[in-house]
Amino acid sequence: MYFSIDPSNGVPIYEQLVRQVKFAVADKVLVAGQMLPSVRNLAQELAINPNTISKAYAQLQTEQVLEPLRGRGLVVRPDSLHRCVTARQELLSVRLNAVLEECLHAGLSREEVTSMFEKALSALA
Amino acid sequence: MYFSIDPSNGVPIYEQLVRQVKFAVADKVLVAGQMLPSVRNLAQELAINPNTISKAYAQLQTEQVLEPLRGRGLVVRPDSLHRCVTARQELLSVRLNAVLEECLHAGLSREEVTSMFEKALSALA
Amino acid sequence: MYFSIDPSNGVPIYEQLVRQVKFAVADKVLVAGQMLPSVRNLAQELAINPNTISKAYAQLQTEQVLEPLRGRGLVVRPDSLHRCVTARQELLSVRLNAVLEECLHAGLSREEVTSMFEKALSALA
Amino acid sequence: MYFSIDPSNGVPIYEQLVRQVKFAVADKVLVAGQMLPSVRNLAQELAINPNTISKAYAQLQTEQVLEPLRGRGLVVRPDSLHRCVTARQELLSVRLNAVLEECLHAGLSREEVTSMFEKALSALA
DNA sequence: GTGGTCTAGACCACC
DNA sequence: GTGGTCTAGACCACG
Repeated sequence: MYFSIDPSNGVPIYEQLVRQVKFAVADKVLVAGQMLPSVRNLAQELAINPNTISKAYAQLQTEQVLEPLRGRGLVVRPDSLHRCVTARQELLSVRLNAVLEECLHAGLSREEVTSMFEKALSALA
Repeated sequence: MYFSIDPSNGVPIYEQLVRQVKFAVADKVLVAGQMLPSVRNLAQELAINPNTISKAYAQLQTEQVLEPLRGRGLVVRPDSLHRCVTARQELLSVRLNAVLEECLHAGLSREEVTSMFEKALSALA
Repeated sequence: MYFSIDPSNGVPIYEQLVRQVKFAVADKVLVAGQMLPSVRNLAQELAINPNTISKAYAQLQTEQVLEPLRGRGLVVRPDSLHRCVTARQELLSVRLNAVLEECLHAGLSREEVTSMFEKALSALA
Repeated sequence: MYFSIDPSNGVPIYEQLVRQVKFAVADKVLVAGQMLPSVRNLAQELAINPNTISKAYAQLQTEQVLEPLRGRGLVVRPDSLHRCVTARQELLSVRLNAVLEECLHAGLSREEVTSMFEKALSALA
């Protein structure tokens, strides 16, 4: 349940966090009711600004992945597993779509795209 | 050889331009030695600031796609076709790879990924 | 880590900056991970426009000398020392070569060139 | 006595021309009294703007390398050979000085510079 | 606070 | 006419 952050890779840090929490839930590394590290602790551990943690946690609450436990901290919502799994699926599907659209828009034929896809997939042993 | 810019796209205007010029070269819409529209003309045509065009053209020079003819304008470098074609291929291939890797890492099976791919591709009319 | 700029030098200000940063890295005046002055601070200190600093910093990023820490500033890349040292060496070596080649092509003998070199070097106190 | 121009190498075309004429005189490819190609002819031959030829010829006149022959064209001045030879010498000396100064200013030791020089000179077979 | 992008307008050398 | 550089000032996302 430890997160790895790269502050110089273009993707906003808070987004990296949001994504990692969601994936941890989908992978059942974080389970319903489990408590998350406090903003302060996590900020210190990752050596990043507490505001950034807060922003990520806030977004995870609005996306109904986490919920506050009155005055004690944030926990994984019991109904979030399914949400995270499907959200991840959908997210990936959207991104795949975007890449394919760009391929076609760039002048590649369907055959070229398919061959590229097969090569890429088989390369991922 | 006409470019379409979406200024409210997230992607910086100058990058959209760079990308479109490269793709135009890869598609032989722009051929070796061909002159590009002048900074001022293109700026007026696209209704954006000349500096933005300049920035794109500057980047295309550092990427060896264009070269200056002193006092006359910018032309496509004779050796840039190959560079642009492979650059495009590689750019798209890298992005496709990233998405696929994420799919597998997210727990999808190869079959699921392939089905997702086929659905997405056939959905793009 | 202080830079000296000559705005009436023919050489663009942003290039003077790029060069001085690279040389500072090569001389270990700037070390890996060290933060650079902020665009605004440096602009004020050198009494030049922030955009000009930005341009220099941007080029240093594309040349892989600096990397951004999102929202915090720019730091020297850990692997840039070697790059800067060899780049400096090569830059100077190329220019020296060009001059020597021109000397020989201009009809000077090796002895004349060597004598010219020695005279010039000893004249630089 | 034919000139080679590269319109995309950074050096202004008219300067390339001036330099080549001077060197041709220094090398006795152009001798005293010899007539130069007309602006029109040379412009056509090199496929560059006549204004550029004019600018170069004008500069060569102010530098006392060429002189007009009333209504007939421009010829090499009888006293320009010595001038061109020494001018070339001096030009090269100045440039050598500049490079060496930069080497020292860049933190190289005199020994390093000397070794670089010897390597460069011996490499020019 | 940080850098990144864009606009506006000026000036330059070169052709 | 061309691109290149610089200034000035605005707005943005990010931490």
